[in-house]
Amino acid sequence: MTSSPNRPRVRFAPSPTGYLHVGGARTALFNWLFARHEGGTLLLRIEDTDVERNKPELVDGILAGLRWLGIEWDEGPFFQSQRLDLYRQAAESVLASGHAFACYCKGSSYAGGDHAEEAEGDGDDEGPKSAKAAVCPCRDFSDADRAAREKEGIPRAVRFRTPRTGTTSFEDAVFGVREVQNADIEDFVLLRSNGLPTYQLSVVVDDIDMRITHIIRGADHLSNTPKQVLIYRALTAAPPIFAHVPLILGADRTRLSKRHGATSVGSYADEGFLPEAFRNFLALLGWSPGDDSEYLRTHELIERFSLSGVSRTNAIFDRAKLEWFNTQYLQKPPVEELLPYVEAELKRAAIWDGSPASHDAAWFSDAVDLIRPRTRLLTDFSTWARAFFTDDFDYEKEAREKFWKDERLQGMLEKLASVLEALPEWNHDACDAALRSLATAEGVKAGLLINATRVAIVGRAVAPPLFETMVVLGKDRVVSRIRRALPALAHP
RNA sequence: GGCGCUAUGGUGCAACGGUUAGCACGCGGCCCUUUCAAGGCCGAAAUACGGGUUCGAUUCCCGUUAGCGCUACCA
Repeated sequence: MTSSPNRPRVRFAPSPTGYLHVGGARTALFNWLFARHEGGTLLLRIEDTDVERNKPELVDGILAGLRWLGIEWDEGPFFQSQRLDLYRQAAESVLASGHAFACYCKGSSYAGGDHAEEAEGDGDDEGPKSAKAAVCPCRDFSDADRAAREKEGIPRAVRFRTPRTGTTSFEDAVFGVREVQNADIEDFVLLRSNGLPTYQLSVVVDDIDMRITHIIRGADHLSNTPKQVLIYRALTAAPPIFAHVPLILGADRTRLSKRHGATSVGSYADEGFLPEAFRNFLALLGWSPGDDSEYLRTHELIERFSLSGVSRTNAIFDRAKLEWFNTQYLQKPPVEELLPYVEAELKRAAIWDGSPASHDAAWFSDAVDLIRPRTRLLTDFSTWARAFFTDDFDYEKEAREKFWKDERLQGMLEKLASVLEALPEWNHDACDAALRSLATAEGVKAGLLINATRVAIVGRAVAPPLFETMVVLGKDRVVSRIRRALPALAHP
């Protein structure tokens, strides 16, 4: 838990105004990969200073999303709502040093006024259509001006006294050195008139207090970073290294939102995506290892992650590619890694009662291994592959129409059941030989029987190869299922 | 409106002054075949536009355009 002095300390700082969305998840992932790669520390901080939009109950969902993703934090979660004194003290300190001033403008928090318009409406020496950022008129108030307003009981906010001249610069690990004109930065609020800090203040105070060394966050914060650098200076603290990562957009190139369908991490968990597949996909959205590698298991992601590989262009979330990654993780890793996920899925679908005794471990592994080459989502195990785990399944309409057309099938499958039942050995080749010789005797192609039988024993047209399926299902089940299908065969 | 960032096939990334502009997803075709996948092979598909700089620009500079971000007493 305690990190050595020069180990990086990073943080993921979501705001509980919504669920954990893919953009936030990607930011969290980059922070986590960076921390693990560098042997550093990841902290979790909940930025809940907006009392109106903040929904405490959402915090659990965010934590659950991170856990599902396999992102573990080393410290926290810390809640900004429990550290308000710290921010007030900082605001007073900045006020005392002259880097901030008391503002008595009408704030939207209690009146709906617009500060910027008010400042412009004065039409002062700045020129008619000034391109410069708004300068608050309160910044030049005399002691008497302030005293008068205090006496009137006008709520006081604290604004930063942004320099009118000069520039502010900082270094960004992905965007390089940034420099902005101070004249383009408005006199932004540090402490609201209700005593709560704004994001700009609390984020800086906390990052200083928590000794954060690298701030890895969405590029939507790039434009506000100069303000934060100004606060660091006012607080006589050295700014950390910034690393802004490009945003993730929807297919229409606008910011990802509910309109784009599933955007919460939880919905992907529910749909049957594997966390590692999701991580692999997300990691490659805005980051590249530098070569053509695509399938990168998590330990490889950690080994290869570097801020220098982060791109500067916004990326579009491509669900098709996510699905491809999921198939990779469903099919490539050792089957043992998949078993817990399949068990959870079967349990969720009420196909498996969860008792260890209800299915033999070796058999279960074989079944999963046979099914997985055809899966795209974890839920496939409880949908089309259902018949592997329960006798309670039905015959898919399309399958019946496609493979049960021939009216001779009923008689042939009746014979097949008997032949199979009489088999002394139950294995792939024996089943294969039995079925093929029956086909020959009946004068039909083996495919006719194979396809019809597949539908009879698993209810689906799309399923694993027949003889492997027979072996996994076992003789008793295969024979009884064929016989059970006989009546239905007459009425495809 | 102002300020800023970005710009390689439909999508995600490579190429960080010199390549027939590479890989992956997706798409089309072929092979394999016991349905369907997987897999293998092949194919279509890109440097936004205009100026520079340079022997040489995807790459460096400027402009245009477009997209995105910020411009809140949201984060």
